[in-house]
Amino acid sequence: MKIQLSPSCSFSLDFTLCCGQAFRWNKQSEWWYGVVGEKVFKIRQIGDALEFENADANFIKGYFGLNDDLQKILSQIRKDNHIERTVETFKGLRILRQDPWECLISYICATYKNISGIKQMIFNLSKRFGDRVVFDGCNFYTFPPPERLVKATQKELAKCSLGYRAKYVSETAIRVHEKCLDFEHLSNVPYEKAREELLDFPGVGLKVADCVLLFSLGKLEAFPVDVWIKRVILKYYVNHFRKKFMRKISSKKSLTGSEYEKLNLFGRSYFGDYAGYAQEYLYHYERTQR
DNA sequence: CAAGTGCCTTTATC
DNA sequence: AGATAAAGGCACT
Repeated sequence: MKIQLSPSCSFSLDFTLCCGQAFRWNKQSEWWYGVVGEKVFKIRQIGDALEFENADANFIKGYFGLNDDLQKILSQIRKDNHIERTVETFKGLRILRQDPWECLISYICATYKNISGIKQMIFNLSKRFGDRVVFDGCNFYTFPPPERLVKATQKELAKCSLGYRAKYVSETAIRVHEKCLDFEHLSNVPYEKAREELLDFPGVGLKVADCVLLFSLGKLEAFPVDVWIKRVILKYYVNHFRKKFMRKISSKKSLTGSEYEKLNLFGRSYFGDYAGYAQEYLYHYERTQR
């Protein structure tokens, strides 16, 4: 199967899958292999063409955010020279529409871990509790649905190298399974409301909630603030804050809730309705400019 | 190569 | 409200 992108579409499969928003993609030669829901599929980009196997075009468009008007989004977030530079470097990077359940568990696990560690945890969970699927002669594992993780003991979860996160994953799985969380409902409700509901889940704080909202629920105004974004603000956006406040957050490692909210509100009001796109460009640029 | 540092933070407690 | 500590374990240097 093939999708021919229009020349104005602007999409980079590599930037989109390398920027750290998703943890389940691997490139083998020129094909990207991924598991989404129950399906394994592969995809590659050749110029303006996307070729893929074992998925349909509508799914691909939805998952890779190809329905977003990227030209419009990028023109709205280009507010200064620095963001301009990140956009020029990674133009074509798009926000995925990941599976909300997998995204929620992934970002609960992501606290205080680096990306390779997160990938490892999600792989371990899938291998231990998901279904094996053979595709192109290789083994893949689907991400376990809530009912599977409900049955898992915290000890078994911890063995997937989740550590102290096992408890949060287990308790969140139980609550999701008991229908305390309807992802469909969350995507239809405004950002603030959806965020509040997510914050009720164990292991979900402001940062995790914002990631789930942005990467799986289509809330493009969400602006997750992690250590990298904090660094970006301290480097390029200090003049938007009081000196005293900047000194305070630079002097310590983690942010309090109200400090988080100040940085988050800056991102959303400065970059606008597509602040989440700005966040991801800034994040990826900062991480790759070591 | 060993040891130290840091990791897309949250929660509990004071 | 705000500060502080604790919580796996792995990857990177």
